[in-house]
Amino acid sequence: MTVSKVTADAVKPSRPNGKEAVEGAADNATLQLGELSELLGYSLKRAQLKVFEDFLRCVAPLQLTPAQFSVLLLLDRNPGRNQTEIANTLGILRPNFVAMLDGLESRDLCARMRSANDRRSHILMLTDKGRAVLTRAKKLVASKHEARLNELLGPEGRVALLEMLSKIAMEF
Amino acid sequence: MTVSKVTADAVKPSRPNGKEAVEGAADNATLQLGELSELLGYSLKRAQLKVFEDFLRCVAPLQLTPAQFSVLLLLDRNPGRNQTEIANTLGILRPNFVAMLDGLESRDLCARMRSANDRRSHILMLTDKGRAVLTRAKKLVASKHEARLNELLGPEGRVALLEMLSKIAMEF
DNA sequence: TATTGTTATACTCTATAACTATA
DNA sequence: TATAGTTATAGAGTATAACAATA
Repeated sequence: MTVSKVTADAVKPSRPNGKEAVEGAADNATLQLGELSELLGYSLKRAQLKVFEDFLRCVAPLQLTPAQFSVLLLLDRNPGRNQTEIANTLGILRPNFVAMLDGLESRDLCARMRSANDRRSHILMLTDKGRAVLTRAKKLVASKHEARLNELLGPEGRVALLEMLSKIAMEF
Repeated sequence: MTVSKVTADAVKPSRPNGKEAVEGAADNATLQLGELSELLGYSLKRAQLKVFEDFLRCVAPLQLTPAQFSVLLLLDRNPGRNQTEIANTLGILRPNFVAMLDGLESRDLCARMRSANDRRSHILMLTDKGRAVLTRAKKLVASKHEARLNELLGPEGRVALLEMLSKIAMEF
């Protein structure tokens, strides 16, 4: 703290009397976001947090995070793939994917098995329980989570949003 | 690992010969995202990472993160506020805001001063250098970062996207 | 008693280097 | 030598409890 030690009165509008100034408008009211509300990244981040939060709520009975759900979905769609392939596709670093798989495997949702061709790699597959949980999760996501977003944005809005986000994710 | 120990050959389509199967189409090709590409939260997250990454690149000469930029913006727009008010508005927890402010203050971008009214609170303000850096940052963000998004989405697309994201952030 | 700033702490994510076993 | 899975580790980001100063 080497900054000039001006007293706060130089900044704070003096209001020694009671409740609220009239002309001052918003004093102890809500803060002004200013240019922040025009910053795409800011709204993007806040929206993402809200959506993930709701995802967790909706899928809470199955105890799945968005990341775990995405792994199960990918395993279901891409049988016979190894850890590196799945992790790369999801943008997860291989070292970090190990603990994640340990968690899913310990809950008997998926399984690793040594490839017969290349004994270095682990082929990943869903277990029967994993498939069952995935099916239930998909239903919860569709009927509760995505349905709520649909309600807020309208079907057209939701599709338009998804398209633009995908475009950013892939081309930006 | 209590799962049935089937050999991987049961899963992997046998292709003992050379390069690529014809009818198999995508074998060692790109993985199928499947329902993942319909999951709003997934694209939201991937897009957010891309946008933050680009923000950091564009504003790299000033060494500001998105979070730091948002603090500077907010201080500029809301002089005379204390740490709790600024932190709450940005969704930052007060304990975590301390180190963040320490960083900005040590670079002489902002300053805390004890309030004359309530000697518990620290009134926050930008320093002259903070204002100068903010001005330069805003220019970089507008001319490089947001301009690039504008190019990708079109002006109307960008506005539509911003509106929907704000709606989610505030009403979801 | 309640609030502001703070410290300490813990837990999750993310990122990099290096080891092992296989190729 | 190169690659797949793994370990160890370090750094952000985020969360909660508790303390000192002040109200």
